[in-house]
Amino acid sequence: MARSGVDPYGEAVRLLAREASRLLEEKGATIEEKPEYLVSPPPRPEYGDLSFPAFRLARPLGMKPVEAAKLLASRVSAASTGTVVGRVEPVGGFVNVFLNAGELARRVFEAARTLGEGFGRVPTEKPLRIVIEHTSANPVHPLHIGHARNAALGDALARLLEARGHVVQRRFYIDDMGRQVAVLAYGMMKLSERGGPTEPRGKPDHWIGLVYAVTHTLVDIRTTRRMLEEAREAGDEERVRELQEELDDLVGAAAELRERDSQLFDTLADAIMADEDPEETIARITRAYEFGEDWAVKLVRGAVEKCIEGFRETLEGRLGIRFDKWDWESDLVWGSLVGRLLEEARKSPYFALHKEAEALDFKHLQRDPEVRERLGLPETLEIPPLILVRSDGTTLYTTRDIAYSIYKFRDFNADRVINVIAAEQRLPQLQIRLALIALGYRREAYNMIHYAYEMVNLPGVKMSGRRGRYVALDSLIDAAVQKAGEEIAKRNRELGEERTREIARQVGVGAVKYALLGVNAAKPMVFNLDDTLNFERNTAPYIQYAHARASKILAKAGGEIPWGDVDYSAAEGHPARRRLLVEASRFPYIAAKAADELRPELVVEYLNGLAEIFNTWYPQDPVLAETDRGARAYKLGLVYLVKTVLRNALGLLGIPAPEEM
RNA sequence: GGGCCCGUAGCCUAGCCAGGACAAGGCGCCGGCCUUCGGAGCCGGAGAUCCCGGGUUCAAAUCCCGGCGGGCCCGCCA
Repeated sequence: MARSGVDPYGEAVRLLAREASRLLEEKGATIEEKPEYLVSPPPRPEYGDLSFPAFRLARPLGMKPVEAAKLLASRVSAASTGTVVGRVEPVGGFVNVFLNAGELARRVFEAARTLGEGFGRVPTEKPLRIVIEHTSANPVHPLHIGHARNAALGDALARLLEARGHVVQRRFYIDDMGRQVAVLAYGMMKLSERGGPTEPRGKPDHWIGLVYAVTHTLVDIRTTRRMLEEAREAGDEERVRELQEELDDLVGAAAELRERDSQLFDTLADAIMADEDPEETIARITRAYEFGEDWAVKLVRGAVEKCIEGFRETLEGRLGIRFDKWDWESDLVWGSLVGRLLEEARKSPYFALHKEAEALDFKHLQRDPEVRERLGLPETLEIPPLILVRSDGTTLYTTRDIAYSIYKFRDFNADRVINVIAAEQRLPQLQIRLALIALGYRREAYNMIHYAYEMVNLPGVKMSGRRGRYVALDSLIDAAVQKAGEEIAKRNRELGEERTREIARQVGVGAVKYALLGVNAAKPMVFNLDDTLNFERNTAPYIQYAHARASKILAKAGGEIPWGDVDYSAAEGHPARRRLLVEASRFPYIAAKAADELRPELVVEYLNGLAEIFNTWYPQDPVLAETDRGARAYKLGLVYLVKTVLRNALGLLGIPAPEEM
């Protein structure tokens, strides 16, 4: 049971659910749903603050719906002494509950006053150790808006779970062994051979992104040219036309890239065009790095570190998203982890050769009913075998990720691991969990969650990291912060330049995060900067603005809230005032639910509603002009409550709440 | 070919898992409020075959079956 007093609203919900359960229990009856799920705020105010559809109990209890409602209502009423539950009414098949606003206010004010920043934290009955791996972008180009969705989600989940009392560790996986990194390293190698620049100009990840795109495009041009010649010799007209088209595209992309830095481009072009076989050199880098050869380690780490430095600037410096651990994929390989994993795999009954490569075959495992249920496998899905080792002896990303999955559990002694990873990686993520089961890591497999999110698109932008066609997250943040600064300057000239700049940062960054968190992760989204920066409703600035206004009212009232003067009878009577209280008091319940269901968007939806109700209320029921001493104190308490909730809820999303803006 | 996800007013989003009372909020549009605690605001209005068709149920946006449309995935890439 949650500590009493931290969530009075939730206690009312649970009281209603508990009485329903008891009623069923006494009759030896059951229903499928958890009764708590059936409690909901009714659609209209005359139906009260909470309702329960007693229809559901009628059949199991062998009664008519109306009778069941009457019976439950009388039970709830009898159990309500000393709680926030007030009037209880059976209406049709529903039981409607009106909260006792005065009592609710007394308890919620008390909680907000004593808990402060901790208001809204409802400790879970079962605290877990949870690892959240998120963002983990390829270290070859700057972060873009899709990574921002990943980062915003991962960070919000971490904050939500921490608020629920779990122990959370945030990790970033540096994938430095992929082909893309080898391509980048190849470019860096050529630059250094030719005496070109090897240190970033400007922000390091942006510069790295350019080197990568130039290198990749030039290598592709070489490869395509060679294939074109071969096709010509073979007289394959169709193929020639296809490749010619591809080559034209590549040359176009190259021209765009050259405009960004002609010296860099020309240096790389000369070097790569002179190289006998770039692909072979890239493969050599991959092998040498995997086997930890000195020259390759220096080369690759040097390049990747630069990119990571840029990531940190954006994530930690600008977005306030911090990590506890930065894990290098290569460390897993150079240490014994991946090697040991492969040994285990070779001993596994699921080990098989697939196209002559070492692999795990899931044909039999995927039919296991328990496995199917726990992993949610569709019946007719054939899961392809997972190849573990390339024929040249190097490992594959998925293989290393299996080792990493085990490592994440071990290193933190974790009960659960949540991976925030793009939805397009569903199959490999599933294969990893199957592999864990195949190798005897059943507990890990069942407690590893792929938190999938869909792509983010920018209107009219087609992105490609390999071609250097992307909008960097940094420039979106810049635009958001700049627009925020303009808006603030327009409306509040008393802040001063430095304070304006700081608040603009909080507002601009908040707007971007809020927009990314407001949409369910399973939905592909279009990120429209104009909408985000519109700063009207359903945006962070709208919420932050409500918070600033609440802060200002309290500041004008001067000093401490006279809690001792509060007249709780002022809670009833004024409909908007009452509604605001009830809505604000729902926060701890919402925060707990959002954490348990891993759904930050619930907090966003809630904030939209609360800010709106606050803005509706305060012009029609002025606080400072209130002459009755007890009522004035009550209203100040209410403003304090709302301010606390707005600030803490934004905090769960990693969004700051400025006192003024 | 198979699998996963999405489909709610002109546009964006919530509600769907756990079925209930006239389907909620925003943008945009139309009309009011230059209201004393901050107009990034407030009030009012128009606007919805909840993709389609069956089924289950006292009750379906929600569950089941069959379609349609869109996205993604089925590499010795990551």
